Amino acid sequence: MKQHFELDKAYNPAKYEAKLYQQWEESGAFKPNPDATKEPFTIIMPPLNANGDMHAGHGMYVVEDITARYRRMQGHATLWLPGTDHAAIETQVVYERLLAMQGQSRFDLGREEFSRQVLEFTHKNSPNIISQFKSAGYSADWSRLKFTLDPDIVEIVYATFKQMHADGHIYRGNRIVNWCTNCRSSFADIEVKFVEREDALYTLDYGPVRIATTRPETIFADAAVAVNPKDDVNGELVGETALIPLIDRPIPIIADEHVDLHFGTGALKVTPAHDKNDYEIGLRHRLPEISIIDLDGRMINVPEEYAGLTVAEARQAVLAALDQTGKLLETKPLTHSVGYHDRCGTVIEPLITEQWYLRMAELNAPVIKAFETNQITVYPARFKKIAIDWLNNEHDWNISRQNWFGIRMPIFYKESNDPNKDPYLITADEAEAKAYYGEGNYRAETDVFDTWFSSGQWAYATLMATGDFDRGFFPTSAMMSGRDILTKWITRMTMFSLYRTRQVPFKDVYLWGLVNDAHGKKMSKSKGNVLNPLEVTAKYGTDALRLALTIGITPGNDGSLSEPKIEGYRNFCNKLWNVARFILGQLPEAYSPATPELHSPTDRWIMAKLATTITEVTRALEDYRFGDAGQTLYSLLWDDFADWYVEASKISPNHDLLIYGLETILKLLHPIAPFVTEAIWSELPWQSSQLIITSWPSANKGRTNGTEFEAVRQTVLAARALAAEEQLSKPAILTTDKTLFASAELIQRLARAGEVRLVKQGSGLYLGGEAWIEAGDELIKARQHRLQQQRAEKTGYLKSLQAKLANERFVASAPAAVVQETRDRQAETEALLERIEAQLQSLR
RNA sequence: GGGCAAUUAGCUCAGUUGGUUAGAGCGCUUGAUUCACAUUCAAGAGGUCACAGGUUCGAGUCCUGUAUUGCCCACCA
Repeated sequence: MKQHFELDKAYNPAKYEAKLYQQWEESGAFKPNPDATKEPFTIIMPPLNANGDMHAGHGMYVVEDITARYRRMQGHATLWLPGTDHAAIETQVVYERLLAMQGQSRFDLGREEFSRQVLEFTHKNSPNIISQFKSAGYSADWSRLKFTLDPDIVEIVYATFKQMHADGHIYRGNRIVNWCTNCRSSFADIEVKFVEREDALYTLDYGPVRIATTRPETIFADAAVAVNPKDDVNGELVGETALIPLIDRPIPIIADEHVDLHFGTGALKVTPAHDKNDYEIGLRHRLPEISIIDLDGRMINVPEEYAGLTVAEARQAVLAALDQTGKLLETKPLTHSVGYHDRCGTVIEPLITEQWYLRMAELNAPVIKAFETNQITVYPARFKKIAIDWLNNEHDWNISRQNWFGIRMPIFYKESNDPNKDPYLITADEAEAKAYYGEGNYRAETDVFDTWFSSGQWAYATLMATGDFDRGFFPTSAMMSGRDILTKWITRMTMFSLYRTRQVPFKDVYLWGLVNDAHGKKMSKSKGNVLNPLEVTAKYGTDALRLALTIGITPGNDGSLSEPKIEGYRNFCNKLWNVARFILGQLPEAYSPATPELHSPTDRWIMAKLATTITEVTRALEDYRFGDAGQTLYSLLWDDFADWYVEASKISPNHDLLIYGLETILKLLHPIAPFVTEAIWSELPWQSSQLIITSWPSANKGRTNGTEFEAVRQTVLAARALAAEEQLSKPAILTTDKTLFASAELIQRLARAGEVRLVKQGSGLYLGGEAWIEAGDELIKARQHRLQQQRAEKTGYLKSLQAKLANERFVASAPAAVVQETRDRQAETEALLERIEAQLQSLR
């Protein structure tokens, strides 16, 4: 006998995944279809760290793939545009660690050579994460891959900078910044991570006043002592002069609201050049800004014995001297937060440097409006408020960095004394600078842009670079990312886009949360609870991971991932595989499918289920409720299609409908589980094209009534339960209902009954509806307590229904449908109680 | 200090505008079968929906407060 379908006994992902992905990509399926009938649908992928590895969090990109695949099947010209990120300081830190292992630092190489090497390193690494993303099945158009340092991207970034400068949005300022002495660069507040630390709070003698500080080494930079004007004790000292110990420099005692009456001594030493709040106080009181820490974190402008010491060394030395001179009055422990650079872990040193700033208030105004007026819809909606709050409070943005790896700012500075020349020139073209200033009279800026300044332009820069911007792919349809970059990226992309294109960059924003471990705890290397996506997909298949990250995870909330969970979805994929294997094995030789006809109650039932599912899944995907879509399909395949329809079909198979059901499920499930669905599809001999490009099913044809089979199902369920409880083998089922009896063979098989008989009057153990299980008095008596239990339960329920209906206010104010439903349930329960009562009577 | 989440079965989580007797997966118990699938099938146990008030005919769902956990922002001399 010839086996015309030869599917493996179990689904073997490894056999198909790489091959299918290659087929998809080579066939051009990931490119926007030029013949698409619907308008373009665009998703820009948040750029991947070119030097990174795929981690569990990247698994959440699956929602972008689901959306892209769904829109593609819907007939939209779909573009999912991928990109890689040079990840500026992050990469620089990584590379410097590599250099350090060879006993080198970036200073040994120099700026040019170092940047060249890091770029080379990045180009060498980037294929790694791309291939990992491909193995996840992500259907991005890799032919359009953009890199954040691509010349065409940089050109666009430069143009924006120049235009913003011309429009007066950019200025240069000498202000206090977050300085990393290790990276030798300034950083934004957002890049500073505060960590609680145990330190000491020292009380120092400042002459007439005592101050408390954690940073005694900065006393040389003090410009004043501040007290709260409401301070009864210290307040009287305002106007007097305090004396800095060790150097005996007199400084004024001033009043400022910022000072906390109850902290320390109630008096604050004000160090404008090395503390953010002190800087603000300094501005309010026009205090001098005395810098005593240089860009390397060493002491300058201090007495000789401290000069050149590191901050930590200076602290100890100053403390010793203070102690010796009796100026150190008290030392007590203090837990407070200290800012660290989030990339390299060095303590942030606030100090004053010259940087470039972007004036945010004006630029953000249209962004706030765009969110407020729902030009951008945020999923979930609560993040809209967070974005608006952030935008309302954003300070001017320091966009210059002193890292070496990044996009150099296109500025040249005047090096001559020519009063007719501007102090700087904005251009990327050195020839222009030379022409303007003359040979030798200018110097190039060495600062680079904050990486968010360039990646903030990603949404349009990528599309402009690929030429898709003018082909209708902008504004993009959806921006989907982790919620952690809502403020630093999504709001800024919106700002840049509104500035440069006068359009919002995307219509929808979808945010996902963290992927946590099996117990909802954050994954971290130190906890050892990290799940490597590449390892688990090798073990269980990519679709299993995708399903695990789709079902049971809700927008914006953290989800948990564990191997047992993934294993469960591996089983689901295998279930689908075996359903297909079984159906295909049933088909006659040279079968080709025709439009299915509905022959039986079972056919009508599954048809109705399929129609409902198509509607529900479509609606869920439209609303970005991926979990609901997945859950619905999981249940349809396993609980309805496999457990009932396929089982029922073993009596008399309706091949066309089995195939229609299978194909419909494959289509609906394809966006979430692309591999197993395409693998099965590829085994269907009558299908010549790929599943990825078939059209999304429509529910129009399936409006049928499934109630007839539903009665069969209820009977079977009741019979199984009873048989299991009483350990009945092949019981006889009796029915008075001819319609039900028409499905006798089916009931017999599904309920594993010995026989199904049509009777005039029911007897035995009641199953509900018009069905009984034949039973002798002994068994019935044995179940008497169960009946009584059931009677009590149902009586209670009936009472609650009756009470509800007796309540005039319920009947008056509840919707008619709800009232009617309650009435129906009351009638049903009454009927059921009658049966139970009758059965109990018969036992007397 | 300000804000946002979460709190539902042993575990991890759903629960769409308030409306059946609150669901799923895993785990557990019992049973089955080797005929698509033991990565299987069937049955079952298991929840006063964190707590206290309130609104409503009706609350897991809305309001107020409390507690616990997590996250974000600001501050911390």
